[in-house]
Amino acid sequence: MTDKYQATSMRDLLCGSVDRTVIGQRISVCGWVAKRREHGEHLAFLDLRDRSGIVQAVVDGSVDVRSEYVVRITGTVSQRPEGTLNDRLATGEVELTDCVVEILSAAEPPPFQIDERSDVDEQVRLKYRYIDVRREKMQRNLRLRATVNATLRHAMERQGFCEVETPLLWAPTPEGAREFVVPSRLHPGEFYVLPQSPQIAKQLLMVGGFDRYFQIARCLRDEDLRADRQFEFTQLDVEASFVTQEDIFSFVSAAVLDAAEVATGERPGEISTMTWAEALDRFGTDKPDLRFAMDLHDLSGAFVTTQVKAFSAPTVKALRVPGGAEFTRSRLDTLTEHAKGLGAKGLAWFRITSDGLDSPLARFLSSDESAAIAGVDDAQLGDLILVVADEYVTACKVLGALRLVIGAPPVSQGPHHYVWITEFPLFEGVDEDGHLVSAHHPFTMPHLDDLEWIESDPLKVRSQSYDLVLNGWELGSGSVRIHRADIQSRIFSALGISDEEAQNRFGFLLGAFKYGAPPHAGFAVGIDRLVAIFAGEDNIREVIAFPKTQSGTDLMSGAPKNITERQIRDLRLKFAPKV
RNA sequence: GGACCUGUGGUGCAGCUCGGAGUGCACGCCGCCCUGUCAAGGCGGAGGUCGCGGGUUCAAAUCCCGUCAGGUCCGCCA
Repeated sequence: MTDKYQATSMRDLLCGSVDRTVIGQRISVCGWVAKRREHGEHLAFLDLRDRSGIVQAVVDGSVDVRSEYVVRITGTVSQRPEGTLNDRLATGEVELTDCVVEILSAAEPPPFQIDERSDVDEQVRLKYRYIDVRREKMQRNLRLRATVNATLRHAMERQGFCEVETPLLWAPTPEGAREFVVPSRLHPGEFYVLPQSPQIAKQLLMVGGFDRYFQIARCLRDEDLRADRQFEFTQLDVEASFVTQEDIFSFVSAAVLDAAEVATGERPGEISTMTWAEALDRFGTDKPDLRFAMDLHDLSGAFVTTQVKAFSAPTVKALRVPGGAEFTRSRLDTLTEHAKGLGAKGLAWFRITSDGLDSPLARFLSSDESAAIAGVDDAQLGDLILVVADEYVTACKVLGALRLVIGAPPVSQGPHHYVWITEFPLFEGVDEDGHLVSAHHPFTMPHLDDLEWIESDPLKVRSQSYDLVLNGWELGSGSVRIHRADIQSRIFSALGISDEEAQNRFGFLLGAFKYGAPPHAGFAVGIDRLVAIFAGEDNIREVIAFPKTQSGTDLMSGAPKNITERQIRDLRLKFAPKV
């Protein structure tokens, strides 16, 4: 149990913990002046703020302190006079009287107000992040993150996992995400890279006999940033030996559900599973948001012999929008543009009215086709049916995206709905050179029932890889790894990676596997995203102390910046002219 | 690499469609008044390269072109 008062040589308790239980005591508190309310020469109220909250001090008006001055106030905790209690303040029953105010640091007025009411542009917040994080919301978010970290760590230790730190300076493995590169001073012309994840390191630890490893690990990827993606992010990285997929689900579920319970006060039920194929078919995505229904429905059967050109496609899928018949024409046009932007040839819409289907296409449909559309998902009067006819995957993905645009509640609303997505395809397609591309990474174990198709029908091969999805966000992914040399070499061969190339890229891992590789599997949970959802934030920057902008700059430090001539010389770098 | 949105005193916004004096609102800041406030109140005041550059025009915050910065998304993220 943490010391409630957090006393130090300079203070006796935190501002927010000054309450009735200490009435009558002479105490000192330290903090920032949140607000000053003057009433003439001999009365003023100071609101003193620290990370725990605010307490009111009654002081002589002659004290010259301004907003954000850092002060130490020594006063007597007193019951507030009748009629002056403030029930909006946790400390509103008491106040400090007979105060002595020591100015520890004067302060200029801050560039923006530190209260929850003012909505400040993120550009300004990021430039003065050290002021921004004084705000209650940022304090809450970053402390929530610390609590989640501690809970995850404790859950892994409880399950017998050993935390091992792995290097930040690692060897390039040109595969997957673009790596950040670090030039070597002692070996000019050669480079380290910062790890995209500790993937290979943790597999080596399995060979090394650490049969339950975890790490709260920083990962770095030099890819474009998004609301849910920064250059550097933090994962609960997990790997275990002599396990199956189900064991991994059990370990990771325990940790994530512990964190959820601590963060939300409520322990979610057991996490359900859904295959990748089902997720795509029902929700048009591999990361379904299950907070709301609106499943996709397949109408292909009703349109096999259609005369309507727009519906002559391998797949015809439909989405029912409850109450959507009142969408305006311009809203429907916007949705149509959105669908086209995602690769659809068009978007057909049908309003369910008392006079039947209302749509520009309605008069072209056969009665069977009309009936199929009107019957989608038990459609009711006032609903809207959206239809996309295309290749299967396109039809699913386009309607899946529209489903989110139309139906998804804000991040901060609705229940937390976790789901494991299983049986991803092993290969996600073919690159320009005609080589297969791994969906996860080349060490992912194929589904044992599908081994026979690796050569004959590789795109049909399912893998033993899996994602954890929360409210439409991919929280993390993992897989059972290949520990058998014969299977690994068939996979490399399917990927068009020669023995020589495999040795060159992953030689030290493959070499290690010769010396006794246990069957193993792992997972990594994105902590930034997890905490963001717990905090009700739709942007991970809100749970990161010092995040970068979308263009990868740090508005506070000015990074990235030039280095000195001396540094350039030491590293023996030279620069190509700008193109 | 691409699409879209935003940029106006310290902060947040309005003004921009239909060009006419840096016009307005709220907060903050500074000064004065005020002995129970807590989004304190009253009076007064300071504070501007309308992101930047170019163009159109008698005249540009406003229209056009370019550019920079921030954001959302597509591509990218094994």
